Amino acid sequence: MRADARRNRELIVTTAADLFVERGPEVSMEEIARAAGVGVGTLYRHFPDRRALVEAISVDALQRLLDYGRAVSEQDVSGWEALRLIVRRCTELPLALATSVTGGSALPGRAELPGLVQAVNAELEWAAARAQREGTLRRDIPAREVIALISVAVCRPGARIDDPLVRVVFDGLRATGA
Amino acid sequence: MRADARRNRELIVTTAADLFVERGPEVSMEEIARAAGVGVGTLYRHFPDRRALVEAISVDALQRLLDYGRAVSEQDVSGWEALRLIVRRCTELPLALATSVTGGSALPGRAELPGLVQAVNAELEWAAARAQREGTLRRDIPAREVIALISVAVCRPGARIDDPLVRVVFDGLRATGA
Amino acid sequence: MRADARRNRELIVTTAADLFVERGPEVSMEEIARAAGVGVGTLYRHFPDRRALVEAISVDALQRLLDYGRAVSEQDVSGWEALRLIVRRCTELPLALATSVTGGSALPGRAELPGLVQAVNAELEWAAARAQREGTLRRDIPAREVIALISVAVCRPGARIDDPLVRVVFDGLRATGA
Amino acid sequence: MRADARRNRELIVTTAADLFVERGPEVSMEEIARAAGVGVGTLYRHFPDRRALVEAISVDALQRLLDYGRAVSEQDVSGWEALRLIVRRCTELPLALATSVTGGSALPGRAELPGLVQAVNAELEWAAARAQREGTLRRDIPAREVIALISVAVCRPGARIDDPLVRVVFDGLRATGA
DNA sequence: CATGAATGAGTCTTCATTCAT
DNA sequence: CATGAATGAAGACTCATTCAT
Repeated sequence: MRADARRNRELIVTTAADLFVERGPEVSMEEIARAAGVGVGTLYRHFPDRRALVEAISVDALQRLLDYGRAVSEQDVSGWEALRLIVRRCTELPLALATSVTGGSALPGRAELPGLVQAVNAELEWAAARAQREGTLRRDIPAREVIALISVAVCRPGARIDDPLVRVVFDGLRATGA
Repeated sequence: MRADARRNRELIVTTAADLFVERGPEVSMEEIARAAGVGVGTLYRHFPDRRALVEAISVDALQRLLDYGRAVSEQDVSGWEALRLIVRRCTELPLALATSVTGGSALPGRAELPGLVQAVNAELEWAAARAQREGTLRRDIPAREVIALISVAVCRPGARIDDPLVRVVFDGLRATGA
Repeated sequence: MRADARRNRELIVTTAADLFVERGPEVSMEEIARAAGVGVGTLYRHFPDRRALVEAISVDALQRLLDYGRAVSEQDVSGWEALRLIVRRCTELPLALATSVTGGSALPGRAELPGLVQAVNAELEWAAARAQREGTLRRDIPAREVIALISVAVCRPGARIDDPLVRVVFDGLRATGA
Repeated sequence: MRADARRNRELIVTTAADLFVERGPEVSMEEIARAAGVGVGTLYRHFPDRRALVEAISVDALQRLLDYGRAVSEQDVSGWEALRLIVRRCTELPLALATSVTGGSALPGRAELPGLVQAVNAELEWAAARAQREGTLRRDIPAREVIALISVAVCRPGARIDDPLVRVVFDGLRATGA
């Protein structure tokens, strides 16, 4: 893929993500193209249809999250702190969108999405398991459920790391002895 | 209002609420009408446009919730229990929808909505305040914030009273001494 | 026909005529009914469909014009003056409407309209012919054409007897010697 | 603007004008598109809504009239003859439509219409003033009113240069000495 | 017999997608 | 290869007309 084509692709994905966040899920393809400074034709050259674009946004966001998560894991931070860091990053990415897409059925032949979701979850579960071993995270909820829970709390449009909801969720997850 | 008209109106509101919950916010008016067994014209006679219909659904749900909340308050239950009961009822009503509407600007001249939201909130705050006095609910979060928090947790599409999220929220709200 | 029914009918016809003049030809049947203070059902009881109503307005207006024209003819006024009087009356009646209807095809089985148009024309032609004999109206245009001309000048929406157009038409029709 | 787009635009404007003249102001957009041999989408790409289309027709007609009027003025014809020529051209253009539009309020930001009307009127007034100086047009009516008058006579649906109405108007405007 | 609720065909308009330039 | 014009299916909404109350 040529350098300019790659740049266009990037540009479209990030522009579209921003537009979806700012103006809801009904932005038109035309508008996305205009905001990205390209013609619709170009948009469709990169993404055969709307779903492909939305999926690309998700893949992009999940990829960034995964990169970040792995970087964090290589750092020397506690499991609990890792969870918090990753969750903060979640709120900075268009993951509400990603989630709504994940909820739907993935396009056949485009299997990146489930794999990425899997990988991100693995990263989070590992952090959660560590935190449980460290005694900071409740042990009566399986790590898998902890993650599901955090996902719900964080993958809402407009979620922020210091939302009352997110704060209380972390309080609720804190091991009672801690 | 004639008896058959009232019946149709009810029918439309409940059918539409169900459809919105099942199939998302983009169901077409035509489809709603068909599901309710009436013509589009009838739909539009009762609700001048889509927004009016959605608003009516919210008003209806909030009204039911308020009725229930007041009935609960007259019962001899603890504040904590009242909270749980009201919250359970929330999950049975299309309040995710209601909330998304409340977020938008109310239609001019149709001031029921803010009033209802107010009234429901008052009911919930009263239960929360009682629970704080009873020593079962954390006192370091103002009752008002507790409600905001619960609203966020409960007014998601598909929320259930025994969701992990809702369970953890309640755990997080429990007074540490309790 | 009962007295109240006749009164309703009258009411509807005049109300509708006013509305058509004020707000153009697209007023809805519902609105006409509301303005007349009756239900749509009543409106439809009197007029099987929209065309019938519009036709009734025309018949009504032409009938009034004919009555007036005959009254004028029985008076002792000159042909020229008669023309002016009748024309003034035209501008007070919703004849622009009437004309647009006449232009269309009359409803089968409702032959009043052509007859009335005929009768009114006859009255006008007679006045014109008298004016020609009196030497006040140009003789080089057949009376029939004079009438056609006046009709065009007068049966416009918003026509008034002292419009520049109408004034010049009368000037142009004046016998040069007069 | 691409060549094919311009061609389509032209095609739509003229087709629509014809249809409006032939079948009245209620022709559907669908029908206009079909008659022009394009899809509705194309129609709407060129004209964001019905009003814009009607306005474009008017602008188009007035522009042609203005071009013609200026060409006539550069010819060596008398004021009276210029008036007649311009008026004949009026009857060949969909100016009845144009006029009905002019009557309504112009779209904000689309100020061509008032300007064009102004320009055409200026052209006509200049011809009228010349005719008055030449002694062929009555001097007791201000040129401006003469134009208003001619406009009324000519901007009717179906007006023709040799209508009795138009003929008599010109007769009525002729200076009595001429 | 009046009323106004119900009906549904028809209108305007939008937008994902295709295709000529 | 980018562009943006063309397409038409689909949705929101209106209104003449019918029919239950």
